[in-house]
Amino acid sequence: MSSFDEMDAFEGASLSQQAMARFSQEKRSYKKGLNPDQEKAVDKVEGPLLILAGAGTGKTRTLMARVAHLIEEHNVKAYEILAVTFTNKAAQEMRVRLEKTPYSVQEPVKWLGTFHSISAKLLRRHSELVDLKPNFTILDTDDQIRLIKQLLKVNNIDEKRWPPRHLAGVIEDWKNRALTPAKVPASDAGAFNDKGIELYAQYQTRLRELNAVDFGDLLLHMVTIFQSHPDVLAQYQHRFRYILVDEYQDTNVAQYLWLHLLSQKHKNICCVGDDDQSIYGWRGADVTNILRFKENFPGAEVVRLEQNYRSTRHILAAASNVIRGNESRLGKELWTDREEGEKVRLIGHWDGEEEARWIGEELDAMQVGTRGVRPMNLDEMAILVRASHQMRAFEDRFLTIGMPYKVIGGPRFYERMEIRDAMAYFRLVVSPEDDLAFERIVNTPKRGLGDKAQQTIQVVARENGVSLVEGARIVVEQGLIKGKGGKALRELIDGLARWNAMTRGPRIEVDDDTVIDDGVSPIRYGAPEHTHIELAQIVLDESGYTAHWQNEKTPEAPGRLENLKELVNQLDNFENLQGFLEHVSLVMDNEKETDGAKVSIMTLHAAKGLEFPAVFLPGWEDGLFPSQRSMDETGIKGLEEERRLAYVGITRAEEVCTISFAANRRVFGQWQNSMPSRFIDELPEEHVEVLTPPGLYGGGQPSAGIETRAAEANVYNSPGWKRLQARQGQYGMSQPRETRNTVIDATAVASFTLGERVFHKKFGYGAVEGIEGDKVEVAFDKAGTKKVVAQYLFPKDDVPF
DNA sequence: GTGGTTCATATTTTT
DNA sequence: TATGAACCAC
Repeated sequence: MSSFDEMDAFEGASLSQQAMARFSQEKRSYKKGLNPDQEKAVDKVEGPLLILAGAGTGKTRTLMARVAHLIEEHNVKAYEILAVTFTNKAAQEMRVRLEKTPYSVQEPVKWLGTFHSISAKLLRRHSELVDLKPNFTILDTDDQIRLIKQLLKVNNIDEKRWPPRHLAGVIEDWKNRALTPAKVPASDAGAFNDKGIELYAQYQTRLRELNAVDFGDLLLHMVTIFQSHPDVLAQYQHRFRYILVDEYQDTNVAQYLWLHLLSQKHKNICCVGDDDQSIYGWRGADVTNILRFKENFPGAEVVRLEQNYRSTRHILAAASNVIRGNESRLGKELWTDREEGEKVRLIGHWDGEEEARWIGEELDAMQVGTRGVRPMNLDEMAILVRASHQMRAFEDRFLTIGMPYKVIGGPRFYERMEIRDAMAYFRLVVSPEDDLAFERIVNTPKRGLGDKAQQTIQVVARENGVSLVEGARIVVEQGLIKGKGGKALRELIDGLARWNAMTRGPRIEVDDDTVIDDGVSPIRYGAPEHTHIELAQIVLDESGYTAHWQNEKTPEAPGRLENLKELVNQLDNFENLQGFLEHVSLVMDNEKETDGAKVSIMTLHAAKGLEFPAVFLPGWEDGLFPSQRSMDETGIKGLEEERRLAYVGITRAEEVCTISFAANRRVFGQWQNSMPSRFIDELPEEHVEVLTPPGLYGGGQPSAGIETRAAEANVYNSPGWKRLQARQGQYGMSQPRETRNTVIDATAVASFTLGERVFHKKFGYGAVEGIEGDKVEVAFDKAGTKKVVAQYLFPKDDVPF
């Protein structure tokens, strides 16, 4: 595209002087408003560069400007840039931001993506170097576990004592450290009952046989290829003149090697990260990557971005003071020229329910404006928790008071059963040798093919050394499975063959060996008769899968059908089924657009990279946050990571940050009491305001002496707090409180008598047959006899809805 | 081969 | 408490 075209696009048809002037100004506008440090990060073009970007210091902006600068001032082609992120969300955001950067990028930066998606792209071209076919499948966690279970069975290992998940974790850890089975050090030989290494080797062999890889393999295979095929490496070293890496503190060893190898020719590697925000150590991220950047990349320059544009001074000061407690850090001091703002607010509650109730009320108050804080919309506020089980209390509370909320990062679309089933069908249609997919769907919907029938297929397939689908075909031909099951299997096999044929039109030979970039084989096919969308629908219908859910009468069935419809709709964005499968296995997120303002609830991990005017940080209790397990397992390292999590949490807040803790909390159904988090001690007093909950001791008005004193004093060593502790010991954990639940329980249990007619929301009407504590045994007219919690039962004539 | 009951178990989560 | 997996009974 010529620059005149752009001008036309920008200024309409007019080419006036004024427009020209405007154009040349716009052209450099990517640098406008950058602070000196940011500008330094943009201008340092050659050689290794580490940008230490603190929270809210305009990191993304700087990166975008850097790309624009490279392309405009240094004549770099978009395809010479490799830009790597961790999450698809980040990649997507970068893509969008690049498009918006004025006059910079005429052609899209093609090599922009996650480590995994870029590796997948590369691996499809060179798969034969690691004994894979280019159409290898990428396994999801489900498949992985199923495969490992099979291995454990073959090796006669007790799944109870040695859970498959554990082995999956061990293998993942090795892969994160770029260790192939042969390279696992002897010091790890004890892993998984001394059999870990051997099982890892077997696992890799099975993957190869299945023409499949797991997520770790995508990187590990590429590192292996780079290390053993200098010609291949040289090709990409040459191509990627400039490498950009986001969230560098989250890289693991394999990713470091991957980057290091690729950058050795031009050495133009620019990594952006913040050691203080490294919170993924538990899944293999290695902070030493960022701490030792200068040694790993000799001649590296380090630029610090320390001016924070996000938070007010009180909030920033609190965050800085907390993170200062960490020993191993590169050291940064964030500052801001923003206003002082509100102090960080701290509040203690009696228990988790009350904490949720208080936050609910506070959300309402803040929508109107309270305590000098401007009125805010619900979507400007977020609740960030340490562990997802904390979310329940909020959901319960918000449901009862009708507070609109959304949970970010919950169970995702792709993880749903029906989606995985449908995907397995698609996978099988695209690659019939996908045994794991076959296993998943042979008997879904029910075809009368149970363990025995499946074993027959397995045996036949193994004897003939073929895939399960092929084995099943032989089984059908030889009539090894009789009756209903045999007939159903024949239908399935015929169907698969038919659908597979539908993926292609007539074959066309193309003379083209120049295509290196898309890695497509020179054999092409004509247009298929059906679009892939139609094909997907055909597969789901003809396999009986749609009917399976239509016949299902459970309350979830309509939703599942809805999801399947959504899945088919999504296909519209892709050219074919293969493309879609790759997308789903790598991208797998599906955030629905929400309508209306809602308060967000999410984990601290999920909140990284986000910001909100008002942030609530509940559950700051020792053992919960910092998490006991973290400290037990990795000691001081774990504690430091928890502290970084606290830092991440506080720095999400722009204007108001509210930290809270509860004295009592129900954990696994048991009441537990706990001390306020040690991180609360690390909050600087002068930047913290201690609030008093209006109903702390069950009353309505804060009138008793305890509350007043708690408000004045420093909560963590206040008499109020100590008294709270004392009370708790005095009354014990079972101290009944006047909560909604206990009231209902009490009346409910008391009011039911044997033989009484009752109603249950889900099971309908029935008669009481027995009472045990808060559980009532009811013979339901339709659903049979069940034990249900009295709370959910109502006398026949007293149904409240 | 299916369904119901019992039993163990319990961060953070992306690709 | 609450969920999932394993096992046992039809």
